[in-house]
Amino acid sequence: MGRRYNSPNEEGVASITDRSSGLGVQRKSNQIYEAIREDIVALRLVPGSMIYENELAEELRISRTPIREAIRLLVSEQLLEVLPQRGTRIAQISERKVSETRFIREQLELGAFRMAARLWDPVKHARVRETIIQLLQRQQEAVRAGEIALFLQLDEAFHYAIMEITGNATLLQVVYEMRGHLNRLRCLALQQFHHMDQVMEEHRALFAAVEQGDEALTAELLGRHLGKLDAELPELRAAYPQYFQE
Amino acid sequence: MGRRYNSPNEEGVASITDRSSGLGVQRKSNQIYEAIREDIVALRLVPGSMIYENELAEELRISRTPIREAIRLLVSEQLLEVLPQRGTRIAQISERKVSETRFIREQLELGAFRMAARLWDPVKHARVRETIIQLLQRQQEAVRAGEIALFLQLDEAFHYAIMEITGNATLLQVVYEMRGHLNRLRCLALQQFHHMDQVMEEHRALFAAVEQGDEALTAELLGRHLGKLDAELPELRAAYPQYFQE
DNA sequence: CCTTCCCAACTTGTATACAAGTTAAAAGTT
DNA sequence: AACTTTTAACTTGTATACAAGTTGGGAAGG
Repeated sequence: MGRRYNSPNEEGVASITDRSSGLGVQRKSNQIYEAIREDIVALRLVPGSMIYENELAEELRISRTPIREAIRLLVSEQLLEVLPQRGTRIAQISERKVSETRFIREQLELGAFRMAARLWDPVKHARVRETIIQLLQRQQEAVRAGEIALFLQLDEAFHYAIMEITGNATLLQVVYEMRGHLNRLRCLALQQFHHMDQVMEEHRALFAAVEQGDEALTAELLGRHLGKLDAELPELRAAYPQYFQE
Repeated sequence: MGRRYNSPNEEGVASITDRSSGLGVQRKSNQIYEAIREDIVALRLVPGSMIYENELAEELRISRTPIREAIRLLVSEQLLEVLPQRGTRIAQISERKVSETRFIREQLELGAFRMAARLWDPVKHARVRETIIQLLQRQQEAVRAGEIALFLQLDEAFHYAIMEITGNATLLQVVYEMRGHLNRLRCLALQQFHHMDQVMEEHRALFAAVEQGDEALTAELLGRHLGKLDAELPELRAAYPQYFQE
């Protein structure tokens, strides 16, 4: 392991999730949930390796109870796998799961982006426009600095910013869950192919299509943008076989 | 409350969920999760009413620990709402949540049904065909007997049977979660409008379109089939205001 | 040396004890 | 009578204790 979980969500990019009821106090288990999830999705926890409730409890100086709650949530997302009386395993990257979640993400993002293009109003969404342009700038800086993790977070933020136009919070939540199974692969892809510049171009084109209200173009660009992962997968699997399942 | 949870899943219609890791022993918390969920979704637990961990623990003769785990999962689905130090509330029906989950369900089912129509092979899916025909027959019997709860379960099973053709288990899981927020409304709709015969007709036509591999027709029929709920909502809200939020 | 068996050291699952916060009714005050 | 304060009975949140199952290494036997 070798990492403290003291300051979760320190990166300064707003998180969509908040699986707490939204109301009242931030419970310990929710902080732990986010911290562990982030470590899994960013590949800081090695797929296939084990974690143990006692170990985490000691490290965080709290009891097992809140840790167990966080683990159960991650199990329900299939990012963790509890082996009774043996420990808890970081899920390996599953080709099946990747293709299943990619399909879902594509269906939902296509629907949301189309709706966003349809709803786009230059006056009403002036602030949104500013936010997105700023995100693209920050992302460009991340490219220059070669910061993959930050790049990915801003990538996510870009997609959410556009989908937020639809006002469908549940859709964002579902896409967020699906992304949990895709981002690990994207981490590897960025390390392997260094194609961040191309992604940037696609984002700019996508945003332009939304701004112009061109629903068909938006859908086409997004389909291509999301489809890339399929072509990359075989090479990644060959390069990092130990992370994969089956 | 006034209901025992001794024999969960007694209805004989296979459940899709299994939020346990799939492996090994069925944990207590998973049985409780399913039992409570089913009670919420079938409106046996009144929206807006409270439940208490102690009460459930006493009733089921177990400790609070597994009950808490089940509750946390249902909170993450937004079917329950924990008010710290006050109790746990059965979520009311939220018009916003209904429209959000309906959009997601529509996007995903449309994609899955289209793919099913594309993949359909009379030889390869002979057994699936039998299963679906049998489901339709049992559903017709449920109509005759006026059993709304059973009708709804078979309705669900029909949709899943077709989507299973795609082999996308995660998609089924997501649709299952979305349905949690829609089924309560459908319960009310069936009580109010008694239009089960019409639903049956739509199912038969849908299946025929899939069998013929007619992707466009399938999509059109499904869109109409799922769209009904929107038209019904205002009247239902007027008839059962106490179940609704906002 | 190899195989078998047993057991101690781990794990998670469950129950229970305690901490902390909310609430509403009773008691006290004006 | 009306208002304020207190308090006891609840709730969930967290920590801890115990139960039950898995595992790997060493003792015992061949």
